Amino acid sequence: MTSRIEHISQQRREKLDRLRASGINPYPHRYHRTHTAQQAVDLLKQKEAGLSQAEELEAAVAGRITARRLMGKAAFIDIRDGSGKIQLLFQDIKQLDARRSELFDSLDLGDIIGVSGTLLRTRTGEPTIKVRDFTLLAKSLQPLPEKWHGLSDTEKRYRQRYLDLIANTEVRDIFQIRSRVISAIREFLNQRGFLEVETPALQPSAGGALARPFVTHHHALDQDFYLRIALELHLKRLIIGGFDKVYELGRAFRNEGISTRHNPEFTMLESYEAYADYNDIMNMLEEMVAGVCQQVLCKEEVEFEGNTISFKPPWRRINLREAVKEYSGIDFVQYPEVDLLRSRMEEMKIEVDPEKNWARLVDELISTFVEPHLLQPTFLIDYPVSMSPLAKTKPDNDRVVERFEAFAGGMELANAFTELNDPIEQRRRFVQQQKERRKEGEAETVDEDFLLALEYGMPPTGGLGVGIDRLVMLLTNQQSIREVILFPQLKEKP
RNA sequence: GGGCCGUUAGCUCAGUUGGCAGAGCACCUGACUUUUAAUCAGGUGGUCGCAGGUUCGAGACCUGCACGGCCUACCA
Repeated sequence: MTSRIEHISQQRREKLDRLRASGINPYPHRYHRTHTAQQAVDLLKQKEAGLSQAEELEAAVAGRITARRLMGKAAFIDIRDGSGKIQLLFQDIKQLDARRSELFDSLDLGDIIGVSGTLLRTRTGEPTIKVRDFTLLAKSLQPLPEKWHGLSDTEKRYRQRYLDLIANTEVRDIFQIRSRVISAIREFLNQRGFLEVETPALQPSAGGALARPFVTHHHALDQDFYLRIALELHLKRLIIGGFDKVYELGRAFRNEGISTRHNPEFTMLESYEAYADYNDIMNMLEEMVAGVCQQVLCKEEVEFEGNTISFKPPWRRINLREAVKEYSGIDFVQYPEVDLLRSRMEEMKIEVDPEKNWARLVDELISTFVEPHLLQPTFLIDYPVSMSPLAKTKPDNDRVVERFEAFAGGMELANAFTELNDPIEQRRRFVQQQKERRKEGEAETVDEDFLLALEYGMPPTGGLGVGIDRLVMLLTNQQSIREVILFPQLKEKP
C-alpha cells in the first residue's frame, strides 16, 4: 500500500513523463511576461477609469497555480506571483487543440505557468485574464499545504519556510517589512554622511561584548577563529583610521540559549560617530526609529502585544539608578559590594545566582524589575562602570559611564555609549574584566591589537548598537524572533 | 539544564470509559461555460513521532527517547 503522498508524487511524475513524451518541456528556460499580476490588475483599473483608449487589453503574466475551479467547459485558475494574485479564465477548454488539451489536463495546484490573453472583469467583479495561450514553466511534484487553513505546523513552517511563504501571505508581509526597515536605516545613515563598511566575522578573539562565541578552525593557517559576537572593536579601528562616521549592518553570532528573543545568529546595526557623545546618539536613534517607522508603515506608532507604542521623539529618558530604585525599591549605590547587594536581593525573595558578580546582579534587577515596564520607548541612562568596560565615565563621576540602553515593548532595542578612548584606562578595564572572568572560570584575553590601535589616538566618539531583529519584531507585532528571521536555527532532525 | 504542552492521511484537525482509524481540504473518476473556501455524486489514501512496557485488546494508560512550542534558567 502506498501512502497518499507517494501516490500523489507518483501521479505527478507520470504526468511529467507523458508531457516529455509529447514533446512538452516541463522546465523551459524563460518566459516573457509583460505584466506582474498587480500590474495587470492596475492596467485594467486604468482602462475602467477611462485612462486608456484601447479596445482590448493584452497581458502576459506568470505565476504559481494556487486554486482551480473547473466548471465543465470553462475553468477558473488563480495564479500568484511576487506581486499578488490574479484570476485566469479558460473558456471552451473542450475546444483546445490536442497539445494544449493534454497540457491543460495535466496542470496541478503548485505548477508554475505563463499565460497570455485579454483583461476583463467577471460578473462578480474579479479582475481576470481570459486566456488565449498558456505554457508550463515548472511542474510541481509535491502537493501544496491546504488552501484555507494554510500551513500552521510551526516546525514545518520554519524548516520549509518556502511553504510558509506560499501558504501564508502575512508571513510574506513581515519579511517585506523587514527588508524595507533595513533599506530605510541605510538611507537614514547614508544621508547623514555615514560610510557603510564590512569587517571580519572570523576573528582571532571575539571582543566587543561578553558572550560565548562559536569557535571554528582555519586549516591552512592552522588557527582557531571565533565568529564575531559584536562589530564594535573593528569599527572603532576605522574611526581611528579617520572615517568619522561608519556603520555596519551585519550578522553577529552568540553561542548561548535560544529563546523567543534570541537566535544564535542575529543582525546588528552598529554605528560610530567621531566627535559625538551619547546624547547625540540618543537624538539620532529616536529620530532614526521614528523615521524608519514612518517611512515603512506610514505612521509613528505600532501595536505590540495589545499596547500602542509611539516612537515619536523625544523618548522618555530616565536615570538607571532612579529607574531601578523606582521599580525594585533597591538603590544599588547603597550596596556597592556584591555580598551586600546579594543579601538585599535575597531579602526580597529574589532568586540570586551566587556566581553572579555585582554588575550581573544589577543587570538582573534591570531585566526583572525595570525592563518589563518599559513599553513606550525609553532611554535608561548612566550605567555603573563595572557593567560597561568599553564606555567612558562621566566627567564628574568615575563610577558611572555615559551609556544608555533603549527599550520598547519591554525589550532591549539598543545599547550605546560615549566610547572610552583612553588606552591606559581601557587596558585597566580589560584587565579588571579578565580577573572577573577568571573568577567565573572562563579565560579571556586582552585584545592587544585593539589597545595598540587606541594608543594612536581615537577621537571622542559616540557608538550605537541596535538589534535589528527585535526592531522588526516591534514593527510587525511579532512575539518571537523566529517570526522575523527567515530560517531560524533549529536542531537538525534525525 | 528544569517545568508544562504538542506530535493521528500531503495539509488543517476530531478521536468519548482502553474495544473495527475518522472529517474537511487536497488527490482520482464523473456532471457542470462567470466561479472564487465553486457546487453535486462516487472513490483512493494511515509506521497514530520512535522504542519498550501494562493488557485478552493501546492512537488512548506507564517508562524512556527524538523533534517542536511556551515558560524558566543561561545571556553585555
